[in-house]
Amino acid sequence: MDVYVRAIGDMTFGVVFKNEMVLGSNFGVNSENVLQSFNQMFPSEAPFKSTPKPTVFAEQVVSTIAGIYAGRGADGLPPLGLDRFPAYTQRVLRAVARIPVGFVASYGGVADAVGGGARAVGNAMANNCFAPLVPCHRVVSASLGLGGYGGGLRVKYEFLKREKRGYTEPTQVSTENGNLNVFPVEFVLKKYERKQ
DNA sequence: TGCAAACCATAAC
DNA sequence: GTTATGGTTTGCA
Repeated sequence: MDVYVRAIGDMTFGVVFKNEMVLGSNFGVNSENVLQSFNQMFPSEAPFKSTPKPTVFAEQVVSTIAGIYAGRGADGLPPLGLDRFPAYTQRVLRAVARIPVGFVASYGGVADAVGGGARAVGNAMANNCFAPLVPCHRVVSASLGLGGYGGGLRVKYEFLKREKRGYTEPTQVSTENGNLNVFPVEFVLKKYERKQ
């Protein structure tokens, strides 16, 4: 298991990987921050140190993460090592990964698509080890509130602001299990700004 | 608005 | 097995 961490601009992005498979990812204000989150993800492997010589694969993954962070989205995801998670959690993560840039879904909406309940979806998000490859920041509360976020709600809000694409109508995307209702990120931003 | 009760998968005991 | 715990939701005052 290897780790690669790299600062781009004023943000640091990192990936835990093995055999061209992503086991975890995260971002933060500095490398210490990111490595620490990896230590929590894999306590038995801690403490991590960044691999001195990154593989091409790791470099690509970090670029993808940085692109998503910048609001540019990604045109494809690297293989994610979801096996170690319960089946339900995997379904949730896969469904969330389908939410396009510019749209958001509610916890309950995801639950409708994959089964289970809204709180269970929230739990899966809270344990998301693949931020922001699996865009949990695009899952919000049904009342158009922000919901929660591991990195802090401010970060979530800034994230969504960068993903504005000017959509005006709700739509839906298909997942393995069922259709997922999504709506323009502008809906959430508008409500958030009104509350200020 | 605000609060209480229902809801659902997990992890920890 | 059982319990506690959330990044929720809905209904009702």
